[in-house]
Amino acid sequence: MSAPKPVMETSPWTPFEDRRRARDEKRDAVLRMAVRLFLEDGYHRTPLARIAERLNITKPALYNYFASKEEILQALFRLGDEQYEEGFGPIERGSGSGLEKLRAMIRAYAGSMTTDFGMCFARLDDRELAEAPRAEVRRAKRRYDLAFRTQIERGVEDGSIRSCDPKLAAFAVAGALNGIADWYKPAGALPAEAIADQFALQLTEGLAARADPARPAGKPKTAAKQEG
Amino acid sequence: MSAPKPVMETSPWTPFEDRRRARDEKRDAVLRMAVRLFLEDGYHRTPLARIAERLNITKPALYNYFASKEEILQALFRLGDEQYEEGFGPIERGSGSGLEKLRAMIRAYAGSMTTDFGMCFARLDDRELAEAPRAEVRRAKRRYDLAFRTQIERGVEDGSIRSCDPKLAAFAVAGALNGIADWYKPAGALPAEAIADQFALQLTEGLAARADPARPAGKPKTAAKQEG
DNA sequence: CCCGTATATTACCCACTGGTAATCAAATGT
DNA sequence: ACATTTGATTACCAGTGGGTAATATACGGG
Repeated sequence: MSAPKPVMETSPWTPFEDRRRARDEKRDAVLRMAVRLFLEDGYHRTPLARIAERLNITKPALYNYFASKEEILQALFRLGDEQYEEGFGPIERGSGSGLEKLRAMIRAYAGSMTTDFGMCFARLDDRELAEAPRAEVRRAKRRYDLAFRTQIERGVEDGSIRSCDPKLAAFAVAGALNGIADWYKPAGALPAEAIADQFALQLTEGLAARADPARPAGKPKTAAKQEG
Repeated sequence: MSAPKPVMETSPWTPFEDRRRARDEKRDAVLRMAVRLFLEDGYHRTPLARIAERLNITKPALYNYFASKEEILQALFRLGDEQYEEGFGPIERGSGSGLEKLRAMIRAYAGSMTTDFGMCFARLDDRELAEAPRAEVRRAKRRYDLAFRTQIERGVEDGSIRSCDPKLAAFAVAGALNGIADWYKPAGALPAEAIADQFALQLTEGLAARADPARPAGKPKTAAKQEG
């Protein structure tokens, strides 16, 4: 709608670039609408015509931006993957004990899970995709599972995490986090930060009260975790 | 196929009863096949004709036992619900601290989650159902969420569980458990018992090692969980 | 031996929906 | 002004799949 009018000569915003930018914005709008509807009603119960309708266009217009419905889904998975990658990369490259990195990953993952693209990565069914793109999605998912598992293994070695089956432990953590998509509502009373904080605490320190009523362990953070 | 021939007069197995029994068995066979295919391929990607084919019948024959595909799904949800109800009922009626009951519930839920009907209750999408049956499913799901939450609240009061947001805590526990359906394979290396044990421990005691190397709490099972 | 009931089959219908073809309109650039 | 390119529309096609009607077969009962 708004036409910013580049005007000046030698502007980096030549009309050609302008066109291309507008096109990308429209493509993004399709993806944002698609992810919302897919999450709300499910992939199968969301006809392309409804996505188009909500964008005030008609179904064939979508084919200017995507070759198929499946390609839209594929793009959504990729955007979701980027969400998580941005959070995980720095943590993996950083330093800290296995437990500390695991906690950081839980926070990062919870943060991504409270966004539309993050949710769709965890909630939409990759079985809709053909073999090749599906393999890509599964590789990405395995990558995060492995990231959790690796830090748990490190933690067991460096003594920050109790002895356990790291594979099962990583499944439990990832399961709790993926479940966020099933109940989180952006307008709800629970801010994403609070979710990330409690999950990071609960999944590592557990729910059970410490045996001695004195401050439990070496971590003096029983009630001081709320800050951003 | 087998015709047991009731023969005797006044037998409780009149031919009529015999017919009805055979009918119920066939109905069950449909449900068992349906749940397997729905879990494997997804509800939408499983045509009724394929369920029928795998049972060596044709699609319209299914309509002798169910009025619609949706009714099959509804029956599956109900069977799943029964799985969980059987586990939860005794625990709720029994005694124990909030923490102890929570642990028992985690074990029971994990046990149910490793069955076909239990998985379908957690994994299949209730949005396929019409308003009324869907409300029933959601009521059942809320019932289990509330059961977890109630024990967590009790535990916070009786001192067995640390202070936390019980709603969020219950979501985390349920999420980890529901996630089992995403990776559990009956033929896999992980027996259902081992999963239930580690989840009950990990979700209550956490992953972090205790600060003092002495045995942390009342549970002496720090490193005895690996056997198959 | 024949009839009625239950259960299965074949053939069919039709709604939905992803995708395409032909066409049209608007902005771009010479 | 005019041709070209881009992006949108209307009309349409075809596969898929749930559900139904008509019909055949098998079995128990009089």
